[in-house]
Amino acid sequence: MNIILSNSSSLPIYEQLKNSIKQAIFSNELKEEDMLPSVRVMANDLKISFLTVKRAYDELEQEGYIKTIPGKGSFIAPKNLDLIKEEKLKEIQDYIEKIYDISKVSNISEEEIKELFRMIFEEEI
Amino acid sequence: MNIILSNSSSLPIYEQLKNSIKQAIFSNELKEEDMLPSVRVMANDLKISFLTVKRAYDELEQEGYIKTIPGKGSFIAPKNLDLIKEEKLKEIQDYIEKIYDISKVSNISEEEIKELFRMIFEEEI
DNA sequence: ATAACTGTTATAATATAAATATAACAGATA
DNA sequence: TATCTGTTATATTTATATTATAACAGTTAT
Repeated sequence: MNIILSNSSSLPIYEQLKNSIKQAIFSNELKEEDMLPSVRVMANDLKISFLTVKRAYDELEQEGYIKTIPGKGSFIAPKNLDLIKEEKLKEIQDYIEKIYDISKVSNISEEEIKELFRMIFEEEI
Repeated sequence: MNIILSNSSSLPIYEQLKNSIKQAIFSNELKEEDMLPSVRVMANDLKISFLTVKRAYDELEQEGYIKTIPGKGSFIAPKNLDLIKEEKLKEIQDYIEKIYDISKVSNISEEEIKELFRMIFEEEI
């Protein structure tokens, strides 16, 4: 699994780690039932604290991506297509929020944005 | 000038202040050469530290929106708002293109995106 | 049973960014 | 000179992220 962490990123380390793991799941590099490195091994590999890894794993579990069993380890959860769609919808939502912020500050009307939206989405055909 | 600051916002106060001032500039409420309230007056009005106001003013100056003259005050800089608006529209267009790409790959319908759009743009009340 | 793995929990410490309070300094202007 | 302006330096507070350390508990292979 290819995990790159950056201190200078605006994202906290546990978020960067979560994203790397999600990406590995989406690309099918990590498959159902695969075991993730233990919190300590992962922490050691990445030269970070195991508590930071645990936070990432905890949140991934809460989001349904992995399943942790005390004493055994953390495992990739059964593939859930809804989860993937959720993720993509969230990405889209983030972009729309950015658009919203720009439009508020720059005095750009909703109609102008809808027009752009139409342009881009209807040019297929 | 209508400035609303929220402690619970994810944006720091100085960012919220910057946005309010930019908004006032784009809506033409603040015009070229207009003087902004002094850091101390603004800070007092908003019940925040003048250092926070200074940070907002400093960054606005760096971005070219205002011009500060020590001893005199801070003034709205001459700006081609049409040009800036063009740039902002292009930014928005880029985001919409990203949304378009995601929707194509993830089989997300235009209607679902419109629903998100409505949600985000209409939650302001 | 024991060793060596797993995850969990509690506590304390450090680092950083945001925001604050206070005081002192310097330019502009009436 | 008084009173505005912005500037700078110092110290403190707060919240979040991250870390180190230690101790506890479940799992598994030998």
